[in-house]
Amino acid sequence: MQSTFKKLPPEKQEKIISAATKIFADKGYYQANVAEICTEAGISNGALYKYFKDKESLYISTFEHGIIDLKEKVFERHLVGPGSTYEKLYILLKGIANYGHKDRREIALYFDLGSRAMNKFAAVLSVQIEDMARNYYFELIKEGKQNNEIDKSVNTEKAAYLIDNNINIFAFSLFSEHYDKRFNNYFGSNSKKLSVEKKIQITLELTKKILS
Amino acid sequence: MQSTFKKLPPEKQEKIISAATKIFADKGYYQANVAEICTEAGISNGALYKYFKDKESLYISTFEHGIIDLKEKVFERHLVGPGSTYEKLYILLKGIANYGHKDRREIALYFDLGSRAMNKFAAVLSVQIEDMARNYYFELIKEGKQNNEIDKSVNTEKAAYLIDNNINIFAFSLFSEHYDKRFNNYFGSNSKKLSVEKKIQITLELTKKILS
Amino acid sequence: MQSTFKKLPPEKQEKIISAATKIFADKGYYQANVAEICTEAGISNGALYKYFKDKESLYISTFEHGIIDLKEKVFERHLVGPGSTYEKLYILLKGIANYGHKDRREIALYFDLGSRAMNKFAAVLSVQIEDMARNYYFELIKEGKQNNEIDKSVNTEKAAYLIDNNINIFAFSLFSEHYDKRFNNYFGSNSKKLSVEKKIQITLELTKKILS
Amino acid sequence: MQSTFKKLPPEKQEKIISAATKIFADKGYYQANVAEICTEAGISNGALYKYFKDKESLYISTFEHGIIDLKEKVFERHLVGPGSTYEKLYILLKGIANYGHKDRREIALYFDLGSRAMNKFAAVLSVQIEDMARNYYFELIKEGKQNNEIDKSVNTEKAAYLIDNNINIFAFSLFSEHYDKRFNNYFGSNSKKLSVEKKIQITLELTKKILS
DNA sequence: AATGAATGAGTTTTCATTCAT
DNA sequence: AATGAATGAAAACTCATTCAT
Repeated sequence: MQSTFKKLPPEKQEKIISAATKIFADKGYYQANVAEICTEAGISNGALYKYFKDKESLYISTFEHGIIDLKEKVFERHLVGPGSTYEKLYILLKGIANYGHKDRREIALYFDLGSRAMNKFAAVLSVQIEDMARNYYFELIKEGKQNNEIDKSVNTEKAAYLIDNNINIFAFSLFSEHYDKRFNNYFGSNSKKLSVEKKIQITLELTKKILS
Repeated sequence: MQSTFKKLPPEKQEKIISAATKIFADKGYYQANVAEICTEAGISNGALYKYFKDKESLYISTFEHGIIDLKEKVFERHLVGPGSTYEKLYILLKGIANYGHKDRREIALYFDLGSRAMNKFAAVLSVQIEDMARNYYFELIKEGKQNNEIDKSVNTEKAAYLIDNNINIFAFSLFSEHYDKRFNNYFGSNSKKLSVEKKIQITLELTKKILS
Repeated sequence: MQSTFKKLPPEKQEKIISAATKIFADKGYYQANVAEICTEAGISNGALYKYFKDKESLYISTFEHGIIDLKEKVFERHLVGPGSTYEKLYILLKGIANYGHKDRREIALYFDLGSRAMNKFAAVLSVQIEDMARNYYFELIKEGKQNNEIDKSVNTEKAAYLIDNNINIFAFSLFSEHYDKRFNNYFGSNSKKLSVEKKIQITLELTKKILS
Repeated sequence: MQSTFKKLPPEKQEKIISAATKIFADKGYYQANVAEICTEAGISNGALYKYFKDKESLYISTFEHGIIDLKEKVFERHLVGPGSTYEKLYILLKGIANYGHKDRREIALYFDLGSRAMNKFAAVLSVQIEDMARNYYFELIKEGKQNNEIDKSVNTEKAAYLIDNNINIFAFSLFSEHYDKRFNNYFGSNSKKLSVEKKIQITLELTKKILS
């Protein structure tokens, strides 16, 4: 099935996946309407079912595309090269915030994977995304230790996990009312919402605390 | 509308909310079937619409009930009284794990609130649940400082936030395939899944790290 | 599921089954349109799915109703009581011809069961209808032998089978262009179609031949 | 339209008709999928619509090809030449059973023509197939009378019709669950299905009975 | 001549909500 | 107050046919 899809001109593929990302992220898997995705992508209903076996298969492809995208545009871009651990983390957080200017939809997609209703997708998708993130944080911490920026006594697994939690929840706050309110509840004032830049600063400080 | 509901015998109220919690948590808000909730609750379809204006209103009441329940059965039960900070945290984690061992459904409900598709509910529900948790952690840290268990230089907001993230994600791992896999990906081995007790131990150690 | 259906007023049940019989017989199972059946029956789409689990289940109920109907209105009515074997057979053929004045639709339903595409229904439905017919013919032949109308040397199974084939194909010719043409091809003239009464006469003669 | 088809190399024609026969026979006309036929035939969707105006036209050609095939491979092969009436009938029945042992698909095609949903095709197709069969049986009976194997008092039309019914229903039992069950219901035991050879023997005996 | 991607109307089934009893 | 039958819009998916290449 996907073979037909892969034969399409890249811009068309991109348009379809982008439409699917938008609708799935905004409405959630079950509420997302296949016909709406088609309209958004500018293709007919029938065409979509030539490219993908069914809604599930479209969702999985969309999600996997999101992982690759996130990896290429956010993680890989900032991992390699010089710069201190915290500079890199700052760039990562900026990357997350800017990435998916179309409302950080890949992250919304990622968040939904955690829900009980999506357990059936977790088997296929969880490992892919988690491996990528974990490897990145391990590498970062290893480098930091080599450069004497991070104390060698720090336990890599624990630190990586805490940082990942922390960054995830920062990312969630970019699209989720709930996580945004929660962030404000801890660090903001009622009257004024925290800016993204401020959230990044706080997240960075929290990460420093974890790594200290 | 809810006035009619509140006039019902408490056991009947309980039965309805319990049925709604089960179905909403298992399937998610949109996939949850009102008729199924009625059957589970042993009432007629028509009756439900006498008690609640619509599905949204039922959901909000169910969620709010979950918050109160969580507060009474988990937080308040372990906050008051003697015991060291870590003893209390251990009891709290045990409480979360055992609470609703009928599948930790209130937590699944809470998780789903974070999804973009649920943004419209966040306005009403987020604050309620977050205030409760934050207050609890503030109190715990304050006490810890008084008892000299926690260093006075620790920033209360940051520590509370990190602990909350950490405990939330532990809680998610109790019902979500994705968060369970993620936990195992960091701390487990491929062959054997981490037991709940082991997860509690790890979470406690992570919390200690945060508070040090 | 059917329990809801059985609770309906008998006239309404009748109307639904009658509508289903009509559409299934006219179009065949796969071409039959559930929405059209609903319109014909004067009920909503949703209602039908309260009464029957799905299209298959509606079909099976419709078919089984047809068997009972055929049994009561055609077979049982003419089996009991006095009369010679051929008088009874004549009445049976008349019964088949008149029965289902609404175009002998139950018979069309029965015919379709023979098609390869309907093999999956045969397991449930074949035995029911065949047992009824076979028992009837066995009884008829037994009586005929007792009354010395049929020679005792006649093999009951073979005779019953041939009669059944013969009567089936007469019945098919009442609704099927193909079997009507075939009948005319053997016994009619090109210019004028055989009347039903003439077909009955021929079928009766053929049966006599079989039983001689 | 068919002119284009007739210009194709015979093997390609054969492959297309063979694919269509398979799919039409297995699924029935309405359930048969044009795209599936194309895949099976190894041609493109577009090509098929160059050769045939539409699905109906393809069906008619397929059916007509089936008639010719049946005539050549089954009827004509066994009609001419020496041999007693019953030897010829035995060979005919063996021929039907072996013919298209790739599932006796032409016969399934022929059966479906009897359904009410196919009435619109009967006008074109019925006569063709019925004439062939009737002529064959007439010839056989005539020869039999000449050879004094069949009593001259036997009515040719009636006997031919009964034999045709009988042989048709034997043929149906080769692919139809329903007619197979029916056959077993009369002549078999519950535990063991009748073999094809046994069915042939019974059909032959029934034919003898008809001709006696 | 041949391809095979694209179309879009049509089909079965679900489900929140209403309302007569 | 309570019931539960009824509604009908909506949603996923199919498929004969067309047409640009």
